[in-house]
Amino acid sequence: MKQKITLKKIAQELNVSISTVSKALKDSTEIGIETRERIQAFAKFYNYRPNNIALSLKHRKTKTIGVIIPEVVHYFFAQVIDGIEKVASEKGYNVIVALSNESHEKEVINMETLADSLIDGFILSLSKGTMQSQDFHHIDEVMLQGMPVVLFDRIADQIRCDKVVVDDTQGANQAVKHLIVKGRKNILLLTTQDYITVGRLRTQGYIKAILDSGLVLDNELIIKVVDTHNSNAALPALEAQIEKTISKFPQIDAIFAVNEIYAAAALRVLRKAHIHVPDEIAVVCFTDGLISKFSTPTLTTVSQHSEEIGKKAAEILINRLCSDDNEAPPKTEVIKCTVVEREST
Amino acid sequence: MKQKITLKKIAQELNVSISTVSKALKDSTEIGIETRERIQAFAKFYNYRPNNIALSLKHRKTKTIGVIIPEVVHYFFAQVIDGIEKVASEKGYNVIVALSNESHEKEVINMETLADSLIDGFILSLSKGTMQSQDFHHIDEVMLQGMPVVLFDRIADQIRCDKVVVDDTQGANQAVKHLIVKGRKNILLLTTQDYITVGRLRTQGYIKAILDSGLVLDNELIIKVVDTHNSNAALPALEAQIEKTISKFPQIDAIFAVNEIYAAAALRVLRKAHIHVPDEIAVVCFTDGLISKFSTPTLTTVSQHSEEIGKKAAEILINRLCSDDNEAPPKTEVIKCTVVEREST
DNA sequence: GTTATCTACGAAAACGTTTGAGTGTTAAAA
DNA sequence: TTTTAACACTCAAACGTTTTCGTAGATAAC
Repeated sequence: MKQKITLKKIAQELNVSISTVSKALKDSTEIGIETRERIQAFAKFYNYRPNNIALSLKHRKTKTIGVIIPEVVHYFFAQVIDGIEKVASEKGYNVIVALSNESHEKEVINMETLADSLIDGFILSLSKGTMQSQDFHHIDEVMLQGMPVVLFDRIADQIRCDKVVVDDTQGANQAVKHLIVKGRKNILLLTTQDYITVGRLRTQGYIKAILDSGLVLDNELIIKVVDTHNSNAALPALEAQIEKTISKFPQIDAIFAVNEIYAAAALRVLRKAHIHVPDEIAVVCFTDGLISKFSTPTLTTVSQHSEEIGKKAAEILINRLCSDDNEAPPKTEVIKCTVVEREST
Repeated sequence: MKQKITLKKIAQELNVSISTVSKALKDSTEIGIETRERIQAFAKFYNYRPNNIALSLKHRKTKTIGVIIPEVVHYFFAQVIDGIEKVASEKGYNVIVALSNESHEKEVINMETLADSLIDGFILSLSKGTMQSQDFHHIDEVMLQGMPVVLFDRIADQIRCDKVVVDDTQGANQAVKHLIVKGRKNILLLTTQDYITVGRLRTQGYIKAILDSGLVLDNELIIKVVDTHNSNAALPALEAQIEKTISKFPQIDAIFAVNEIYAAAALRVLRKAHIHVPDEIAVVCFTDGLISKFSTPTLTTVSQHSEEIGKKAAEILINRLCSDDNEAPPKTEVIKCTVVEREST
């Protein structure tokens, strides 16, 4: 096992001081050209690479950014990571990923661990646990220590930091309008409980689209899925509920789901009931992910440009990190959604 | 902005030496109980947390493991990360993720960067670029430096390190046998080019199952998809090819695809041709991912237990990291696949 | 009264790097 | 001849820890 070579070893070997080596490797004119070249050649030969940890300690920055997301097995978050990684690696930053698994406790622990000098700044999306508890101490804490934080997607207005958000309301609005333009008048909404910000906002977009178009808003056409932390149990329940609602209201001619899973559930129900999509009922959902692309029929979706979100978040964070002590006011970047039309409408 | 508190500051504040503070915080009996409690109280009050970078420098280990995967927007890899992160966080390790994007160059750069003292060990899955070039210098290099490496899924026999692999051949074999047991005799195979290890192995499993069951192996029933790096173009081409093959060989009564995407393509073709699944043609594919769970009909799949793979890889790596200088011979862990039966068979 | 043993703490090296200040030599300027 | 300046380096502190060794003072043993 070949030991890593350090400045000290080079110095010993070449009978010069450590500082000479350090400066020579930086091609400082302070060191004679002859010595400089001798040292550089030696270093190259032994493949010298500076110890990042020592550099981090010295410079008080690590050139890595911490990302905390609720889960990684999730098309949206995975895409965001992809975006973050792209610009981070471009700018010489590493990405360290921690998963909160939707738990407030794990989110806090993760933040504390990473904040212990492992990273220069955070990008995160709040866990459900944190959203419910509305406890943001851990975030204020790291910001107090001077670490920039960028929140994306699942945010909270109380936290004073940079944010990158999807315009959920506008996206949902567009999606529903898309249905209305196609002549649909009785649109079933499949959404989440209100404490989930994105669900709430998408619901608002739905309502706005309905009202703006002069249609009547029927609360019975809004299904708010109960979020059991056990998706195995939740899905059949949702399917049963959709089935019931559809048979009770045969006038339903479209469904808007706030995520792909709900849409997939709807698709199953419709298929079982031999209801043709899109002829009899059209379906649109949020999140332009895998399910939509490969379901039959393929689903018209609202794309949130997830990778874009990741890129923007990383850019904002890295900008803050570079322009040090810059106390610029936090800004919120809104990424517009677009409707991707497929077979289901 | 509240500055982080250090041992030195505590020492100054309390008029003791740095070493006294350090020992007191470790509750060493070397320090008088009174002083100890005074220091502990002070530290707690100012929320002292040791600087990880300094610790890393001191101990020559960072307690973080580097994961390099071809892509993260991918159910399999995302699940593996999930598994890795679970056991890592359990054992007090952080996970830093780098993406190779299937490029050999990026894989090399990532490894070099992370190897510069940022991590204690690697878990990685080879990029397509590396598989094609068969250039493993970068991996040998980090191993030479004494960093343990665990390879998973996309491995290479030439690399002498721990490995966690899926038993692709056995999985494919089981899947095809599952079809044969159901009475299918003419099974179309959708697979990749041979240089993709997993594709090759799954093809072998298919062939073995066919031959073992006394069926005839027909090379015309094997479609090897050309891997354009542009999936947009690849899919329609594949669909056309499937369509052609199916109409040319009407005796086909089942399809085995080596991944979900190919299976989804098959499903589309069958639906267009009004061929009922599974009555007329049954479909099975590798990878128990999202598409399979939410397609209509839902797909019978071969589950690779991806999370298990991640967990195992992390366990093996962390074990090596703990039992230092242990030059135990590398071992290869084989994770068996299981067939998950759904509507498509 | 001398020596040995505790107790309670401090000094300093070490991890690998950067960097400003200092130093000895030589050569040019005054 | 003396001063100054350039050159080519070296020293040492600093980043925040841990840890080994040392030691002053008190007590106990002989």
